[in-house]
Amino acid sequence: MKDRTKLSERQKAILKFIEQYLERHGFPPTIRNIGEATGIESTSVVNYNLNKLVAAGYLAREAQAARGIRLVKEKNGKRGSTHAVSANGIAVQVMMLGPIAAGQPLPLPAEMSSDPADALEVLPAMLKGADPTEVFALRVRGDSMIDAMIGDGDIVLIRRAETARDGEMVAVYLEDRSEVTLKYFYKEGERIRLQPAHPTMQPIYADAKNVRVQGRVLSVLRLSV
Amino acid sequence: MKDRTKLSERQKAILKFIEQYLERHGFPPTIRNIGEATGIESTSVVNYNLNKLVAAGYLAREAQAARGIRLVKEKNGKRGSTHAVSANGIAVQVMMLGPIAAGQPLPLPAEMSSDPADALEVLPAMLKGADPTEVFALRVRGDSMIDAMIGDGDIVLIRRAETARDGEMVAVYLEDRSEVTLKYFYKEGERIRLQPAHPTMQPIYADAKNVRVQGRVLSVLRLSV
DNA sequence: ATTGTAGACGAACAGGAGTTCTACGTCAAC
DNA sequence: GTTGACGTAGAACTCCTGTTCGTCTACAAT
Repeated sequence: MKDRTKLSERQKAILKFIEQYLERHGFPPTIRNIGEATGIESTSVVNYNLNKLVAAGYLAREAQAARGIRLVKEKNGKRGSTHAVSANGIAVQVMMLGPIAAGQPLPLPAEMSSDPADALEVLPAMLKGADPTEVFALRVRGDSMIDAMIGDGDIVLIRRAETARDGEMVAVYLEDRSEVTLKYFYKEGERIRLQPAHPTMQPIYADAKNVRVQGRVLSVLRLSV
Repeated sequence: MKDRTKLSERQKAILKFIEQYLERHGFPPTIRNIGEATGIESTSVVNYNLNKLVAAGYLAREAQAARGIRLVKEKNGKRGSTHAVSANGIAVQVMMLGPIAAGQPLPLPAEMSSDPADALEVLPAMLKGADPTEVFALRVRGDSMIDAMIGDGDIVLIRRAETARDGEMVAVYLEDRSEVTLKYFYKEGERIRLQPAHPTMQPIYADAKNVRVQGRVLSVLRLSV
């Protein structure tokens, strides 16, 4: 690997973008592509920096040719962006509770059916390390939680809990409204802010006594697209 | 290995020339380059045959882009074996592509890394019966698709497709905005209505030519709650 | 203060390059 | 004989895209 530290920030950004673009498209970007991606308004500035990169030995260019850029190879095959989620094999079973509807608190785990027909297979990664026996799945009915980015038919994995930390998505039962909802949880002194996932939606502020945390949302699964 | 014998002589020559040119230059040839090399006078004839090659699965093209040709790499034969069989209870593996960002079309499945680290285990139910080799997973970056109820960090399972039926959620590339978005698809004569999942959001109306369907959304997985 | 150099900007230009349209010939199907 | 699909041509059209040029700033060296 050559010493990229000698390059200006812009040149590094350009080089990175070209590599990325090439990976994604299979052909090089145009000067204007590069400019847009790196915040450079002027094509001549891009051109200038491209020539710098050529001089520095990172690129080769073909004059007068559209997208006539080529990377000078000598990279070791380092791949970026690997997002493997843990892979230890087999699906896990959790209890599947009936549909969750507004106006009802969640049933207690003890009330859950032990009927294996109500079991749902999920990926280990969806449990976030929680004990499968403490996790249950809910199928959401209606669009009442759309502001939590959860729609009709979505399956929500919840780990039962009475408390929550700031920023966690929780299933809470609001006494006064007598409804269950899914929101991001933030404790602000004696009151609690329940923040919808949709940024334009207004949060709900509720007295801490009014809020009964029922569980913490581990993951969401949407099969019904 | 695909059967190249079904291609016409011209198409074989074109394909060979593109491979060769790509090797030599590092970027694809122009239509006129191809014409000169293969003795075709008319650009439209080259264009015609290129489209044939796309239809046959050998190439991919990007509209309106100079040298917007890329080779669809052959899958090395045993590729299917990297995918676990969809037995009951067992997780299935699909390819994991890098983050999806606005302004970029989706990469081709054939270009996907065969690095097992880029594999993601999913539930058989998440494939909706689709062949695992035709399905890939994308991790969504940013909140640009929040109106599709898909947020930052969500994993979307997509089955590659060029067409869609009404009501399906699709990944579409909008030419004029040059961005990829996930919306519900409705064809209304010559224009297409792209409906956000959020009921209060306004749909996008786009000319059919402007809309490139990239795939059909099978399911959504949110681990990062 | 003057000069020189590197870097940046924006506009305009000109050739590069994809697309579209019409037309022609072949060949098999009806 | 007519039709339609397929492959081929050629040219016009549009706009994509690299290049050039004049100008401006910041910073050292003279």
